[in-house]
This record gives sequence, structure tokens and C-alpha cells, in this order.
Amino acid sequence: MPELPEVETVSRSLKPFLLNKTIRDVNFLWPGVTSPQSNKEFLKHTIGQKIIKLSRVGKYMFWELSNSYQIVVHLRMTGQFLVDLKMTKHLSHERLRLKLSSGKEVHYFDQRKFGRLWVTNDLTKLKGSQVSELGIDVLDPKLTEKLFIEKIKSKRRQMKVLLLDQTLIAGLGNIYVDEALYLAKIHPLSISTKVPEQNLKILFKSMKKVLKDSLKYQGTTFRDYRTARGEEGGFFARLNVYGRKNQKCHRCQSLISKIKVAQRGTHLCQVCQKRMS
DNA sequence: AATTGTACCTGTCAGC
DNA sequence: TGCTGACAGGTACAAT
Repeated sequence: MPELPEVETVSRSLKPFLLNKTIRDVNFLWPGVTSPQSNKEFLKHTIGQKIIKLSRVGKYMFWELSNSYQIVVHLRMTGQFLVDLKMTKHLSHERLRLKLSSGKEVHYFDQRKFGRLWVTNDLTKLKGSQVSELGIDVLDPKLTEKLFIEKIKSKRRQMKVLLLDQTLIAGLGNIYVDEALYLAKIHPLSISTKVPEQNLKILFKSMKKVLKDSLKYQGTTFRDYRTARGEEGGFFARLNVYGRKNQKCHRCQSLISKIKVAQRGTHLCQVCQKRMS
């Protein structure tokens, strides 16, 4: 589910409920939610602590606590937060509940149980996550065009595989990689070192554009994803390739294909997107 | 060191 | 209708 625009939307929608609130209690409805960390360790560093800052890098959320620890959250495929349970649909998959000093509760749901919440005061020692290896966030202003091109050229790999590698740049997932490559007219199987700089410059702009546009619509919902207020993201109808197999390309009217790249379903226009290998 | 395969889970949907 | 297998937005870790 959640890639950069969705995680950013969740983080923003949680902010008014979490910022400057103290964690009074944590309930584990599925103990594995902190794995491989124990529930006990999670409690030890979170109970009684105030949440003083919320941030995000790539698909990770970070909630800084007043004791210099931070809660690290990854939603993986189906994780979601809800602060208002009018949406009763997901009640059977609740995995964790935070009780706050405001009197409100924040509920964490996760159908597939891949998502995690951890607590740490040293990201490099966090077990169960390679968060300390995380690359620069796609929307970080420090990711300049020049740096992006350097990073792409540093490894000889298929373009889609490279863009999905969170240790290189962080935030793109299966949907937005396909969308960005479509906008830049680059075939996902193109080899990174063979793509001319001119095309990489266009890709750099395309990548940022699709993420920012999606963010305006609070991300893409095609199934589970919701904001913390239970709203759907509105970007689905604006996708060019993802989920549009056998529908017409918006540029050339030929039919969108679906292929496999690195075991992932991959959508593209075989006519518009040029393979460079 | 870098790349690939598999595991983690539950639910849905296409095809028979 | 019911069964089976493939697939789903992600990543960690073992195997090669």
C-alpha cells in the first residue's frame, strides 16, 4: 500500500492527535506488532513519554519522544492508523492501540501483519529494520538533479529495480515507480548505466511531480489505504499506468501492458516507453 | 559484495 | 457453488 505520499498523508493526519500528547497506555492486540522487539521493551520506553516531533523519511514515520527515544513505524503493505472508528470495517484487524493524555485513542490496523512499530534511541541498532541504511528521501531538497544522476549511474541495474531500492533513494514503491517511468518515457527494464543524462533529468522531474501531485490528493486508494481520519486518497483516478492493464495509453492510445519485473507486477506503455539497454 | 529467492500474513479474484 | 493457485501497494534475511 503505502508509499511516500500515503505515509506523508498518514503522518500529517496523525499530527494533531499525537503532537505534544503523552502516551498513557499501549495495548497490544497482536503481540507481533513490535517484533522482533518485545512488547515489554516497547512499553518501557514509551509509557509516560510525550511525543514532541513527527517526521518521515521514505516510507518510515518517526515520532520523537521526550526521553530522546523515538517510535519508528513502517506500515508495509496494509498497515493503517485510524483515530475515529466510525469505519467499523477494519475492527477485526486491530493490532495496537495508543491511549493518549488527550483522552483520545489511536488505533493501528494491519490485515497482513507485516507492519511494525518499534522504539529506539539508536537507529543503527534497531533490530528487524534496515532503517539506518535508508537513502535520501525523494522529496528532500538535498536530492539535487546532479546527485540523483550520480546515484543512478553508480549501479548497473534495471531501472525499476534501482528505483525500488530504498537504500539508494527512499519513498518510491511499485505504483509510483511505474508512474514516474511512464512520465519519463523510460522502459522499466532499461539498464541504469545506459540511460542518457537527458532522460534521467526528465525522470528526476517526473518522479517529484507524481509524488507531489499524489500528495495533493492524499495518495492513492485502490483497496485498504486510508488517512488517519478514515478518508480515501483521491489519486487513483489520475494514475496513467498502474492498474490500467489493457486500457488506452493517455499519450498514444495503444494498450497498457502488465509484465513482471523483479517479481513485481509492472505496468507500462510498450510504445511510449523506450528501452535502453 | 551483490544478487536471488523465500518468508512473513490474510484476503480476493480468475479460472476451472 | 466450490476449490486451487496466483497475486496484492514492502522489506528482511538466508542462500548463492
